[in-house]
Amino acid sequence: MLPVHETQTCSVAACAEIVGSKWTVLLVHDLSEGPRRFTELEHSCVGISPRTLAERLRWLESEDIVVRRSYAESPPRVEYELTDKGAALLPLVAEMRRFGHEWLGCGPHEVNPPA
Amino acid sequence: MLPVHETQTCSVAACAEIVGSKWTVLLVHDLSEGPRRFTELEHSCVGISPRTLAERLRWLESEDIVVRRSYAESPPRVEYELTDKGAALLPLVAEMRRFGHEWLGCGPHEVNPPA
DNA sequence: CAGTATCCTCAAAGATACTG
DNA sequence: CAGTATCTTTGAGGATACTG
Repeated sequence: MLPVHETQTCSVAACAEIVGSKWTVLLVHDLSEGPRRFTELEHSCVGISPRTLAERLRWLESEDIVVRRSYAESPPRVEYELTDKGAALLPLVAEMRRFGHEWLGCGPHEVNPPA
Repeated sequence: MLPVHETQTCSVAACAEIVGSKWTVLLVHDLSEGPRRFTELEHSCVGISPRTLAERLRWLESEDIVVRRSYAESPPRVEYELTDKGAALLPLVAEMRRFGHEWLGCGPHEVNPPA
């Protein structure tokens, strides 16, 4: 993550901060299909540690990209969902996917492979 | 930069690697208007060190995103230019700009901010 | 001009263990 | 289940000085 004054030098750089950190874009894509729970995200982001996932989610929440909804049930349930701002990132993700597919030699369906 | 095996897990993640490192997107955008020389890039990327700029350019070259053209003149002249693959990143940059402009509160004309 | 060569900092991210 | 608490690594990126 860049220091705040750096992020504000231009809209592209600011957006790069969101898009650049390792898991954010994957999380946004994951959440594009609906609310997800902590453990679901943990499983779809193979290799992420709970510490990192929690930190990323907290950061995404602070950026108003996801909302955290906590239900006081037993067992406890927490769900994360994209905000409008988060959903506005989806065309960008799609564009990244397109570029990756077209120029980086990896197909477009790796994130959520059909079971 | 992610280790290679990580970059291949999915097209989005692979693209994130390009788009995520601090200066690449700025450089690509800079080069979108035509070939640029080392010093020109150094000046437009305010704050970048020659070490980092050289490294970034070498990396972009290795990724076939830019071409380096060296002219054996005196004084020496080197120009960097986008490849087709590099140019294919421009819609992505545009999309980042759009998002940044619309949601991150920094305009698309930072070079000439409204007085 | 177009870079290298060194050295250094700092924060992102991982591993592991534990908890309300 | 949904995290927190520590500790550690690692490497991107910066500062500065120098060169073909």
